[in-house]
Amino acid sequence: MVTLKEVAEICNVSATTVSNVINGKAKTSEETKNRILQVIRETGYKPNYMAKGLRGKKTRTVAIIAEDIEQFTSPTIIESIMRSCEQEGYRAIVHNLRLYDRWSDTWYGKEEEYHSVLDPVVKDVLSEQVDGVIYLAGHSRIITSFNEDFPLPVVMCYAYSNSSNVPSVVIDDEKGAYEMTSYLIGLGHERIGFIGGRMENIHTAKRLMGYQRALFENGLLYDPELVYYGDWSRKAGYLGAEQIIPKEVTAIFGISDKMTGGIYDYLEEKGIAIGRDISVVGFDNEIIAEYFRPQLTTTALPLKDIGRIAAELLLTRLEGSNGEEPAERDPVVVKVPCKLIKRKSVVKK
Amino acid sequence: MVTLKEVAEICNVSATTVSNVINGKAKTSEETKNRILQVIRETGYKPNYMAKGLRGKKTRTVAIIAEDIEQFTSPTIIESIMRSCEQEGYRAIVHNLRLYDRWSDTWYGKEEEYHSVLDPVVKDVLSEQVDGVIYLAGHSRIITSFNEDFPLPVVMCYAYSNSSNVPSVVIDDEKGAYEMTSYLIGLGHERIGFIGGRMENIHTAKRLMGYQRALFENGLLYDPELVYYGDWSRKAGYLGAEQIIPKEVTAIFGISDKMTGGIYDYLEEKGIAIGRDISVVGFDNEIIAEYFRPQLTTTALPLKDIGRIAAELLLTRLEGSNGEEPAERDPVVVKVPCKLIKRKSVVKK
DNA sequence: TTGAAAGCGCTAACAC
DNA sequence: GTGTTAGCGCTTTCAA
Repeated sequence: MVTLKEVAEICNVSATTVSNVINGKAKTSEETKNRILQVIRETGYKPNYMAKGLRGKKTRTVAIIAEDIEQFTSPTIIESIMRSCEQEGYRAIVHNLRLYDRWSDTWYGKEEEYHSVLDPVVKDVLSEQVDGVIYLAGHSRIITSFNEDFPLPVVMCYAYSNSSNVPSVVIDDEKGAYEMTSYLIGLGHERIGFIGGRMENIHTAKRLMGYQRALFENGLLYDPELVYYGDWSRKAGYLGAEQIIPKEVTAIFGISDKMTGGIYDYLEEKGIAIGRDISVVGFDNEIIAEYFRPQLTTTALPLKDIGRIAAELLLTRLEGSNGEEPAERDPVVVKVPCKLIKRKSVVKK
Repeated sequence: MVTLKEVAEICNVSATTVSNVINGKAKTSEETKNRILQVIRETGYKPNYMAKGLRGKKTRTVAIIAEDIEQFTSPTIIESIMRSCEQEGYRAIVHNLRLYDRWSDTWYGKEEEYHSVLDPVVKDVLSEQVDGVIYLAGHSRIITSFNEDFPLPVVMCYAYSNSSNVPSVVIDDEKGAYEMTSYLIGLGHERIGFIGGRMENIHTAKRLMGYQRALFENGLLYDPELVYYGDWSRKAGYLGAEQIIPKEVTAIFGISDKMTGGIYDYLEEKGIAIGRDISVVGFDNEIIAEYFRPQLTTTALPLKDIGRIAAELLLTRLEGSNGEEPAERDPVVVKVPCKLIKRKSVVKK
């Protein structure tokens, strides 16, 4: 690889001048500028990233720390972040914690194990001289890993931060569930089953709130008998349906498409026709939803938007505070709305 | 961040000594060594990645250049590469070309557009001082982007390289299709439809070869009437089924699960019961396959293996050739076997 | 408008 | 064993 110095020699100018031309710093005569640009093009010169990062402060690089790149929400968000970064002339580099690969679901609450993985990565990130960090959670919860004096701007993606200067970008679970439930109610349904994840899970809690609010606003009584807490698995959907169907519901709301697959399993087994005898809706709009029979009415996650907004939030901070201490501000939570996708699994009652 | 120099000062030794201790280079007295290690622990010192890369030759970093991180095969392969790298003390950083995001499928053959994206990334990679590169294709084809004198070791993943020193790690399409077809034949099927992607597509060509070989080895005549070339879409599966069903097949082999979804659509429309009146099989073992009704018999892609093998291939080269020119060798193609997943969409004839 | 010199954090060669 | 020196490729004063 040709270096700046070499370019300078070829042009019979100093390294400084070449540097100036590249970065548009000092004024340079049109003539030398053109000559230098010309040589740069000819030689295919590319500034050495390492050297640049070593000396200067800004690398125009942001680090994405993803908890699980294999989680279905991650690739789309990452790609969206990268696209936004590219537009602003930043690059994004991805670190993957592989939490699930290491411990399946068993690491929850095990702070020690979690930190044994996160801390080295954070150190890496710091030593890479990135300008900022986007932390991409695999599922929603409160993440306390970045406290007030973390030396870099951080944006939390798909989870909530507890820190006043780490904004969070999350899906609007409550509203998503509210809209879905309202849709069902608008179609005449009054007894609507709800199959959630674990009770303490944030997605579950918020979506249940939305469900309740829709009920309430329509003068419908909330019946705890109609809600089932599962573990997000297909099996849980089956079990939930088994428990709820006898309660004479006319619709069931499974808060993940995968669980809803289990609801389908049960209903099919019992010969109850979805989209005719009963209405079933999901959440996530995973690819599988389109392949259900009948195709599943569900709620699409705004993954692209989340990535874009997170990137914008971070880049704004980076551009704004040129090295200065970021202004202390209130915690920011951006709730990104979901989108109801109407397909064939719902009937008017 | 505390620097090596600072650690040295605290310990009253030279920077060199600290460097030696960290890298286990020269001999150091137990005493100073322990003292230094102690201070490193206390201060949380972490070598600056940039400085290291700038001076030394090896960064213990490999770059993954992915064509499309959103492609369903990519995340698993990437995660697998990362896991293997981690085991050997390497880190992997991901670059995403976002080919599909930019141009959908329209960039094929448009070398110019492709290079307008690839070339800057390659330059980036070079300037990052990585030790090697894994190129992860979105789908199989021959990739000519890395010629003999590319300055870094490269491994091609999920596609074929044309260069004698760039090994390729690909799925064994031919064998996968052969085994599936043999399975069907073993169950008594003799007229088996085949729904492929575009004729010139490598996956299609190889899988068709496997299909033919199975037919041939069982003394069955290959009937071109039973094969349909589509475009990988669900719709193509539908169209293919529409064309092939009248030819009195007893089984249909769709070479992607998504296309097979279209086969299901058609069959359902016609009231033909899959897994009873007819057998249907897919390829890919995407998540959707489990949610088909009946659940789809298909062929699982060895994505984890591909990632692992690619990483091993690259790391072996890196460890072997310490900077020396890699030995010129014959092109290596590693074909990784797929796995037949038996579910409910097939019946004995 | 341009250049010389210093230095970012680290490692390598060579002395002591 | 340990320290000195030089330098990786670049940016940044500051002087010319």
